Amino acid sequence: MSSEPPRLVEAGEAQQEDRFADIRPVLAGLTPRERILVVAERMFADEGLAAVSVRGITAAAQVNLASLHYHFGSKENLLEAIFEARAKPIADERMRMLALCREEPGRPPLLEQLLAAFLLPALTLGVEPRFGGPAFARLRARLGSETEKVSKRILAKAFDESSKAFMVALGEALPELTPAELAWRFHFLLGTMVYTMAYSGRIQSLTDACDPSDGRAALAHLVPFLAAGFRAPLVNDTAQPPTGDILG
Amino acid sequence: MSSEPPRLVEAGEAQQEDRFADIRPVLAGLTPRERILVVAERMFADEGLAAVSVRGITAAAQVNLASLHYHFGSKENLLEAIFEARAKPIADERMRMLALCREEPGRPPLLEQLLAAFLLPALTLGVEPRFGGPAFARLRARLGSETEKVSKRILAKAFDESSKAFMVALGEALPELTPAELAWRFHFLLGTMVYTMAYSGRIQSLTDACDPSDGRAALAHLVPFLAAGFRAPLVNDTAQPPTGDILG
DNA sequence: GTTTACGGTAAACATACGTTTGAATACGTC
DNA sequence: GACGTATTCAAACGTATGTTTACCGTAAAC
Repeated sequence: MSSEPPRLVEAGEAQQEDRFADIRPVLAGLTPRERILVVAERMFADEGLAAVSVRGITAAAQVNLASLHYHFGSKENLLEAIFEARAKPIADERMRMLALCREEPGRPPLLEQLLAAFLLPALTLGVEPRFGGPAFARLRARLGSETEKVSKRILAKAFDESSKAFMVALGEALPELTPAELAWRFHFLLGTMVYTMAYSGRIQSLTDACDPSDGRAALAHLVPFLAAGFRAPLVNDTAQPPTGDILG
Repeated sequence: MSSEPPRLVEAGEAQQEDRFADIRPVLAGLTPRERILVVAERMFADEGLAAVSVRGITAAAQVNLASLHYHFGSKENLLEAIFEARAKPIADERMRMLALCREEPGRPPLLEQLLAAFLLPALTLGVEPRFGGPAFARLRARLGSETEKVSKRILAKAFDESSKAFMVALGEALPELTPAELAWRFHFLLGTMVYTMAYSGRIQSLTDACDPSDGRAALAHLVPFLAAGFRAPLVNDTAQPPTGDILG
């Protein structure tokens, strides 16, 4: 949208409140390549892939315009580099915790354990403020509605393996669920997770009683909620709501 | 990204498989203004606000480039026009169904009734294929991660009132929940809803056992799942997962 | 018959975009 | 000090963007 009046600030732009003020000291000690990664992650997370320009990134990272392409080849490759650097540790941590769950005496592992093992890495691992804070969480959530062809591939590559492993484990923990029902509920699990990772916003418009940006608090509330949902009786056994007339 | 090779197809472009083939007949009977609305809704939903150009919209809608600005003033206004036209009926339908729930003999209304009343309009109302299919659902979900300042305002304006009313009703149906716990669980409810509305994709990468694009099926699985989650015991009463050591 | 208002059209405008170029600089190695 | 590689830089390229302009057709109103 270029409907804004032309920027009148050309010389003496002193009022531009640096978005990266909180990590400027850290940024200064980084190589240009690393600075691009950190700054771009946050900008992509805040505004979306398409809304951020290469010029905006390089300006904020205080590097030359061309060095982005020198180091990463293209804007899209930069996104992939960011994502893989962050996603791999999350997926690895998930698998590690899944193995841990399986070693526990009680087999199959408790539902709550599995849910926490799946959610904890995503909700807390990327939250180290010196690495850009919860930016990666928002970025991952945003990727779910990005240009599709790129993001689908990136997401699948990063998370399919661990997600499938957890679906198997959840199926073992809940043998009474049909595969279809399990898939639905895993889908809902992903929804709550991604929404929590993404937002910390919409719910604030309704109430200030909870703060989804606090990963640990979110986990503490999510696990019992989801566990109860996963243990819910099968749909066929459930009384249909009195709204069926509208459905039919 | 302009790295693609230049389009060599200038004359005789016959191979461009019309994305709107399914609704072309309907489109033909519409005024240019309406054609823009329908086409833009689907394009925004499929590719995101930023990824769709005014030229792309007007070409697909088979109207002149300038008529978009003639009728809507700007690309952003067009988004708002689309959204308001769709969101108002959804919010109204929600309120109507909430009132219906309240008239039932059993007071306070059943949890399942409330959930269905809240979810049904969003999951099924915009699904009439002749109006662009489930495009609006995806658009709403996408708006959750769009340029923020625009989308936050639009979403709040459209849905805050009905969402707040439902939070009150849910609190009455679940008097043992604290306000904070209620807010968290409503947040999770929104997550499952938006994710279901948005995706019909990521879960397919993991399994083909469920199809979230089927609004009625989604509702049938969502309501029992969420009802159980809302009825879960309060977090303090729940055994903490054995991963507390990692939490610190 | 002229006016008025409205919708449609082609062309242009100004700017922003991702990317490339070729020269300049830094830097470790011999 | 000189060489070769790796990086940074200012400038430009080509194209795509949202928006505006000025003109044309139609049809009801006066």
